[in-house]
Amino acid sequence: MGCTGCVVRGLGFCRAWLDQGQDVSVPGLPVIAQIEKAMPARRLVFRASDRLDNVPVICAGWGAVTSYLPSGRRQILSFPLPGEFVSPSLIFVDGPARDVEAVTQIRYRVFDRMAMREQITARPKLLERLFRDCFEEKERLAELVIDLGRRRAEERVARLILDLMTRLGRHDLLRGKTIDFPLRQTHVADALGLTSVYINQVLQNFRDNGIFEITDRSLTVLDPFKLNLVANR
Amino acid sequence: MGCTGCVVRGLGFCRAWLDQGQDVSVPGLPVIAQIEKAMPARRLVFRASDRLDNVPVICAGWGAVTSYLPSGRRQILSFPLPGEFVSPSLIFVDGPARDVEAVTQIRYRVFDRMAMREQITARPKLLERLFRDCFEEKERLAELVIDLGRRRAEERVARLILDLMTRLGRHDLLRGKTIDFPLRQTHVADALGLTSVYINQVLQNFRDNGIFEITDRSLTVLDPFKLNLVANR
DNA sequence: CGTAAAATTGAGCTGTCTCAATCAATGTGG
DNA sequence: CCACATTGATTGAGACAGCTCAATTTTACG
Repeated sequence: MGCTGCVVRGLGFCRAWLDQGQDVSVPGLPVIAQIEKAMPARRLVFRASDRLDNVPVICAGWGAVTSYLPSGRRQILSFPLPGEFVSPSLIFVDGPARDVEAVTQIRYRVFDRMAMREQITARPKLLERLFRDCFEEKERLAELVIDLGRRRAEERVARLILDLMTRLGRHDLLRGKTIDFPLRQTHVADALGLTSVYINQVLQNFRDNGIFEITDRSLTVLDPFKLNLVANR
Repeated sequence: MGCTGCVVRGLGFCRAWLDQGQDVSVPGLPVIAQIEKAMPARRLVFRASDRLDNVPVICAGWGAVTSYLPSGRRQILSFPLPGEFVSPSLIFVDGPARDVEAVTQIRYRVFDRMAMREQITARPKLLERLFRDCFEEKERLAELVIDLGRRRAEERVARLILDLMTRLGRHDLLRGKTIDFPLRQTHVADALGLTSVYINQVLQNFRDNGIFEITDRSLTVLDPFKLNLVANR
């Protein structure tokens, strides 16, 4: 079924492109849209050390942008979802990259940065949209700082769930009140600055309180109201 | 003495501008560089709620970009230093702003966003530079996430000091191994997701171990090697 | 000079961690 | 299709980094 559906359904850039009657996976833009690649779950997709001249987009599956400390501790900075750039700001700057891991099996596609920039700067609306995507990427990090700095474990978890749901919603990946949830407890822990042992306990509390539960790699929200309450405590 | 010296000495945008023989505070750009304003220490400079159509630059003094939770907890996201934008990405997007507080007495200047964008997009080098500033802003937040998520109090403090020193260094605000250090212990605490009581203890440890000490609103590094060691533990 | 803000100290407390063991699930090769 | 190997989830007990509360002293400022 290829990547088309996903990318076209995607947010920001991809959607804006579509708005203009363009389709990234359509002939006419062969220069910038390269062949779809795949990567099995749990593998490293990009290494922070290799400098990329291209901009990766996730077609299917979940990724994780990570950073490892010398001591082995891991911090996850973001989860790129299907239809999203791994990092929109890579379009404008070839800054120091980060490790990107595949949470699930992944299909992705890379765009040549320079070609992309040319095409984009010619279209003010697209450019504007990309700026906003970059801004949003930054804002998401700022919110994460606030979470890690000043919120307790329950709040962090609740907010992560809500964030994932709104992003999946944009891409039409909500199934009522449930979503695919491929994250392992260690992913949640490393994203929220906690340990998986503790996350386990927190998740059980959520289940016991009838707020949400995770079964069979998918998450369903049982009480959206309570969930919001916890998230904004 | 006005703002000129500071802004012109500034990083990124300001410096790039200077490279092209321009000076923001010089006649010829009266359109975009507005009058210098001042604000006493500890006051709120901008409120997150007021939507700005302009881009503020700090001329003198230290600021703090903050976020308050309903419960009153505060998280500091960054300390804009003299010569820096409060947030470079405000040039491109008028996103949701944040509270900005004055750590010390502050002098600042605001630029009309649209006028600025016009002038900038006409100069590819400047534009490139600004992209890099935005990227750096984002990277700094990412590093802060890693700090708060996966590093202990001592490491966080050491890294904050080093970050401030390199940034002040760019603007020629180092006096050998000492810098002005107007931050209160509560600022450090709220920037690093800790409490001031605990920060107090950590700072004493640093002093007792001859790594650095803070006296009289200025900080001097006694043992740069050890400081680096702690920062990269 | 008086008042408000900041630093310091101490004692006790708790959210979260570490270590370690067990159990369940998932994947793999033969 | 089974047996083993790997990865992930769960549980328990003890430990500690960092917190809260509260009082006291020092510093800054109008």
